[in-house]
Amino acid sequence: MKLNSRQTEAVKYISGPCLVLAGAGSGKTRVITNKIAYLVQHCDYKARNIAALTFTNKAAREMKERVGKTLGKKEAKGLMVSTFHTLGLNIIRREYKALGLKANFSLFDDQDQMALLKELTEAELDGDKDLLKLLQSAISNWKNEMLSAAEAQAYAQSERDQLFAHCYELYQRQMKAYNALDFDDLILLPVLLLRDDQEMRQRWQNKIRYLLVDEYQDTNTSQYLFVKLLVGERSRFTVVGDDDQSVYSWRGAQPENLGLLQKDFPSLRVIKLEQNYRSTSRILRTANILIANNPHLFEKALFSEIPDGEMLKVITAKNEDHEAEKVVGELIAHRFLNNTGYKDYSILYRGNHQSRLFEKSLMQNRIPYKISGGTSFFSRSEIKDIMAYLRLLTNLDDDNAFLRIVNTPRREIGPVTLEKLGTYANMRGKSLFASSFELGLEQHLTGRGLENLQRFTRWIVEMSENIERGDSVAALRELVRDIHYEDWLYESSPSPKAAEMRMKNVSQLYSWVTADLEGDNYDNEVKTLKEIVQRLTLRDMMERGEDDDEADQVQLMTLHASKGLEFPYVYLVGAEEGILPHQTSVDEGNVEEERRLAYVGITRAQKELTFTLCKERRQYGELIKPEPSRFLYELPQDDLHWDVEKRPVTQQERMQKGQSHIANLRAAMFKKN
DNA sequence: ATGGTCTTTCTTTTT
DNA sequence: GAAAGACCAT
Repeated sequence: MKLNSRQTEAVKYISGPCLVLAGAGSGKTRVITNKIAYLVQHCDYKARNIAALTFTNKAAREMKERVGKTLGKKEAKGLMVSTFHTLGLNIIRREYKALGLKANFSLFDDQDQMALLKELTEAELDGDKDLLKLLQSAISNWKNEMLSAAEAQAYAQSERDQLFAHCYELYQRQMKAYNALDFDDLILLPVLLLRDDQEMRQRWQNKIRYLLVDEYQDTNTSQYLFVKLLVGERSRFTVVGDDDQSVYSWRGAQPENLGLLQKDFPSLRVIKLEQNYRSTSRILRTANILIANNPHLFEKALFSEIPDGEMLKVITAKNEDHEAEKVVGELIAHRFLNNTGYKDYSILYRGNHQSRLFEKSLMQNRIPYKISGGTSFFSRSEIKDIMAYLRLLTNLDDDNAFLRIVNTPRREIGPVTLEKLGTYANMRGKSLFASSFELGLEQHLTGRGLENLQRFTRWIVEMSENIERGDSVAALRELVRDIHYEDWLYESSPSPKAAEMRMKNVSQLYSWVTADLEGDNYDNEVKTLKEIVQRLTLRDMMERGEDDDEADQVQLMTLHASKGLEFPYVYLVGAEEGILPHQTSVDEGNVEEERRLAYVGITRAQKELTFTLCKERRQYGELIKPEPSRFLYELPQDDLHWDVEKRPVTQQERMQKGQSHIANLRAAMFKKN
């Protein structure tokens, strides 16, 4: 397919900063990949001087693949397509000395972070889960706003902020002692480095001569700074985004960054992609009318040349079981009549918990399905265990990893022993591992405890020496054998079947790691265990084409997870007040983001779109009678076919709906102040 | 240390 | 009302 004139303009404009406002389905990925190819083939850029940033590893992988197809292996060599965090990690790995880090730092994911915070703030927060969550996000927000612990303390207004800022400081100190970094550090540290060190800035600006950013509306403050520092005065960059698809503000994303760009780069060229190649005109018209209820930074008018096609449908169900049955029944009939594949259908919902009934119904009807999201591979306990072993072996000071596996499988090292070791380590200001060798420890810890502990740490030393010495693959094989992990799984799992599953996961992880150690991976690079562990913590598992995207399965996912995807037939379920818009968003007066979420859902559909809702729903144990989502009333009713007479017939009724909407907003505002 | 019962929670989530 | 997590008793 040829690029249209707007897309061509976006690809060929390379002499200055460029913002591409890419509506849903307007071919933004095509623009990015074509632009990279254009830079290399027609503008004398070397691939190794071009970087493209995304938010997810999946997006990065896909983009890499697509560029690879147009460019060929040789021309694409050295091209940097990665997430913000991976680029940050790479910079840190190269400049760790300037940052005052040791080479073998650990990466903490948010669970590690939470575990550490919990332990650190026993005195302050007394294990209060809500407060801990708040603290975690407060620290994350501070880091994203580039504030150090000292600055946070200085700015802290409330007593709680004071306390949190104090915990932030404790946390930073402990992370330093562990020689560990969290995800936010992966952006924060490079930004500080580039900001304060001119030579460093020049070096990286010289390396990255053209920068492209996908999903720009999802950037937060530090990520935007990162972009600004990387492009520098030269300002050779293209960012692609759509403010109507900003659904991550609760995670610190600042869609205002789209507007800021114009202020910071007055010569910014703004190019709008308004032709949609995905959906029927009817679906698109519906989406446009819905989103017109939101304020806009940039006006755009999406259009499609695909004919109207089927009406949009609204199906009303008695209750949520009925809803699932209706959707699945409908799906079966539709597939039969249209001779389509299961993978052409997707069921989208607001919250993960909604998936259960659909899953059940699909299973009963023997329909293959795939749920994205839920518990990820890396939060499975067996994977976390093995990862902890690997992390400890690459950074002996990583106390979190140490604690996770010191008694897994059982080594008869119980809480009492660890408690004593912990206090001693604290006293000496050393890591748990290091302390276990100190002579002074024997005054606190004797007999079996000490013996078991030292047997373990000596074994760790031996293992890490084996790895240092070279044959990591053999060393790893030895590790899994030594700890009898398989036996432990069979012992600790509820059923042999579960144990088998878990062992399969371990083998999967193991084969990824060994493939990378031997350079038998997608980029044919031999990696060190340290690098591999860091990348795995970032969830960047280098899957090689074994994606089961091809499998013929109905796709189930949250609206958030559906962003960027498309399906011929979409069921948007739970279109009710309280669910979409979610009640908490209504209470907070943040219906706009919910509307964008509905917009994202609608614009996933290529051919047909069906909303479903329930008259009754069980929620928190009690029966409620939800109203149809206000968004349904905002849609053009002429394009909508309700299965029951639920639509507001008169203009008056419509007004009433709108009014109550405004009244709700007002009530929420009132509540807030 | 393990297993059972009681209590709590019930939006979205990547890195 | 169900599932996960905390807590207590063994």
